[in-house]
Amino acid sequence: MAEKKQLAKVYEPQEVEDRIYRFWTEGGYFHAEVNPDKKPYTIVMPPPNITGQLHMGHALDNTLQDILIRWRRMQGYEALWMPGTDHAAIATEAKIVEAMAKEGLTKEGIGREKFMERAWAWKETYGNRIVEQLKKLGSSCDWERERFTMDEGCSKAVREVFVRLYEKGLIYRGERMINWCPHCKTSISDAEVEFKEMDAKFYHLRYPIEGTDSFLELATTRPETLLGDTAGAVHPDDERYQALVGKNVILPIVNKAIPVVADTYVEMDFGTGVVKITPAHDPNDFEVGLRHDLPVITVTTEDGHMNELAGKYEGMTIAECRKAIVADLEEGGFLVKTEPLVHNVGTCYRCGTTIEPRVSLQWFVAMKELAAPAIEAVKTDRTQFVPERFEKTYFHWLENIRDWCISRQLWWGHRIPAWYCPECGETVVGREDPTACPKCGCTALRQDEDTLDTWFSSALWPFSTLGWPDKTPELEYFYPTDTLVTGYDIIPFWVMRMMFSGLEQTGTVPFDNVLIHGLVRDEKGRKMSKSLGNGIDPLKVIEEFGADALRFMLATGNSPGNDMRFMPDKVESSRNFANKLWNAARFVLMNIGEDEVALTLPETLTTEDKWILSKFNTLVRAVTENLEKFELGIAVQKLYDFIWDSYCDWYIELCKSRLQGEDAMNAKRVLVYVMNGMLQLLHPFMPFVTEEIWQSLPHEGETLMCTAWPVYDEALSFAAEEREMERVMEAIRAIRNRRAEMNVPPSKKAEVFVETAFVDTFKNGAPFMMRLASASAVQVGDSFEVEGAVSIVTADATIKIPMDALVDRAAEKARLQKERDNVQKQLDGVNARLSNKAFTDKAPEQIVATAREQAARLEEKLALLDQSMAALG
RNA sequence: GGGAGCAUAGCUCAGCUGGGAGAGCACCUGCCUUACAAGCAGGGGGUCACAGGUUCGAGCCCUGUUGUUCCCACCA
Repeated sequence: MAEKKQLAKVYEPQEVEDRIYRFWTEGGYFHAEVNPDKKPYTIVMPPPNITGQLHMGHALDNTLQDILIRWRRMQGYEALWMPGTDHAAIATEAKIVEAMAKEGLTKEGIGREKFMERAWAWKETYGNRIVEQLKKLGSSCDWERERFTMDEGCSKAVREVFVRLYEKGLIYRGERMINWCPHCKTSISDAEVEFKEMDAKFYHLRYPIEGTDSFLELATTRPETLLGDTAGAVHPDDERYQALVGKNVILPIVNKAIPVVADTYVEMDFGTGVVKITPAHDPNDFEVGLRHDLPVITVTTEDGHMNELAGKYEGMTIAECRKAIVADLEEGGFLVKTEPLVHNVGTCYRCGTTIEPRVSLQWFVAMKELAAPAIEAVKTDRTQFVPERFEKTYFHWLENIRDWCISRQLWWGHRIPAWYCPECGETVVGREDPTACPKCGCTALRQDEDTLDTWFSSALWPFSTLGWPDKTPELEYFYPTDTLVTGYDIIPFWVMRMMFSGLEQTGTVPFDNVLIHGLVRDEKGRKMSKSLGNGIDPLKVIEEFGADALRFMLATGNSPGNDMRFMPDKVESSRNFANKLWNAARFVLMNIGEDEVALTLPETLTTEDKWILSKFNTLVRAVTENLEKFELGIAVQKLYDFIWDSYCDWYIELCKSRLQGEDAMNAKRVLVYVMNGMLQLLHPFMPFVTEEIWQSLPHEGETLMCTAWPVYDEALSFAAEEREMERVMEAIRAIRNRRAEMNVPPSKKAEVFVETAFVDTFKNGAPFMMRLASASAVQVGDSFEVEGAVSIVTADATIKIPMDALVDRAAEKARLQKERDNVQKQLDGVNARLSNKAFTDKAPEQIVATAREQAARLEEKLALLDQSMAALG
């Protein structure tokens, strides 16, 4: 790996990435161990679903994590990036059921045991796919520690937490209104319901008032639930209906008397001010039912049909029944009118099916007591969100939280560790499977059929993966973790639940910082989705442009918490950047040739050496600070600018002459030194290309990824030389600019006369002007009489170039006049500020001084311009 | 109904604690200058959505308006 070799002319990531990745894993460089000599830095990866394929969201999420972990590792932390996968209960079960259906099998048909066998087999086959895809991205996870939410350790943690919460009374079983997905045939939690706006109809019905000829008019969007109505409700203050409270109305079709109750839940101003109450099929109605002790009559089945209590409608789907019942109501004269209504309908976040609110017997986590410390921990900054505004989202969820329905009517997942005694009805919950009922001794205990919400196990991820509930050295050392990186869309699903679980189970917050990122949208700003078919496959992008380019693109121009668009152009320019670096390295390598180049800096440094070193030194500090503040997008921008502009466009060019002369070795040493530093700083962002280059250049150590992150060095700060160099650079730019304006080709060289107070600086810079500003010779002095010269005025010099033949005097004068106007305008602006007493009195000295300096410079420039114009005649 | 984000060059977006606007792409001009045409040099292009306010000074802070996106709630 270490031997020097020539680099290909164009960087070809396809030839490099897999080889480098193998080199890293074989070297064991991703592995972290408990190491008391080092400080730990830990990130747990949001476990991707085993059903999943790598998408742009994963790519972004994991790129950010890898940047952080690689950076901290280089900084000398024992950096652990804990990877793993999630069993994704609903999604996986759906896939398996689907696959079985193709064979004509059903899960009930083959039974639970056989089903689980299939599920595990499926996991073995496909569960690793996404892991392999993550590797393509360059993720430096500790794969030796890879975990799975249903592995032995995680399952043990799940069981422990369940038992603890049960024993504390925070997990309970009860009949509650839950969100039921008729397609997935399971309950889902509130967070898993997505509301979508849909067109619906608002049916105005009238129920006969018992013992009279009058009717009570009300409106509903779900007439079929009438079959389960157990009351009508009005507001207690509603004068229109006060007389009716306590009386009965007759439920049409069913011909049953139901009471009219008064409840403040009813809005007087909406509809007719009367609501039909169906406790079994509406969450609000359920609450009303509880308050008024109303019966709960469920009229639908678990798969979305009408049940035996629906009488003649039994067996119909809900939609069919609605149609039929509306027809019957109309015939019976109970339908007053129908109007269109747009309202939000809850749908299943997995399959999109309309959620049926349903009363059923489920397991719940009581949230109030758990939520309070989780709120407190963020309020007191023990855990901080980046950006901070997402704390609002977090608080909002926790402050309005309802009990968490954790049981799922699925087989793929952690089975609820509760057993029921058929004899005495006792419920047994324990760490070990019971063999007999502790109360009556019955041995025919039956385990709960349900499994736990996937998120129940994910909630324990930061500590279950480190060995909890055992007191492992890993847990002791790596926990609590440092940074959690995730999208804002899963704050309620995951972040929040890890917070309260961590606090409850381990007594500490599970992570210090939560770095939130946004969504990666398509080019038009739409969410990438399967149905739109607008998803962009990160693997295809990697194949075409390289993982580094993809990573760089995702990290650039992106700030925490904000959505970004996937722009193909941006990947291309990222790829170009990798290639640029590659070619700079080729240049360095080419010049080194067979020489042995020390990795240290030479004793004597030239002005340009000091300039680049000083700039690099500043870069080191800036990038490090940006990373510390999670400003990855800013850090990467600065790296880009330094590498492309300062190093490639200037420093390499400045070195070219030197490399042919006696000072060549010193130049090589500085070139290598700075190149090395750049590779280190860029490595977390573009790990592959930097490693590949580093291996080819003179280096110490086995791998770039384990070198020490550069630190700011006061001894490499050369302010004076930086300024000197900038003076010469400004002159070069100005000359190029003029030549371009006058359409003088670079091949047409001309002598350059520099009138300046900084004679040494420009004498020193003369070779650069010859090379980079097409000067045939450079004269530096106080003043020159140059016949028919073009004048170029910079802040520090007037440059005269005899190009009379090319000069259009009129155009030249106009140009100078334009520039003079521009300078005058600037000067006026600065003077206006300076003449304002409030400014000079109140603004910081530094600012005022800068303004004065600026004014002086502009005055000088103005004078120089006047001179030049006068010379033109 | 409640909350949040966004509005900056033709396009996509940066702009960190207020000091005088940047990048990439696109466009125009000239260059095969022996690391790189996936390149080099240069250029045009912005009353930083609008209206007030605070301040010596506002893209940045405050208030309001408009447009836009998202989250939550769900009046049946």
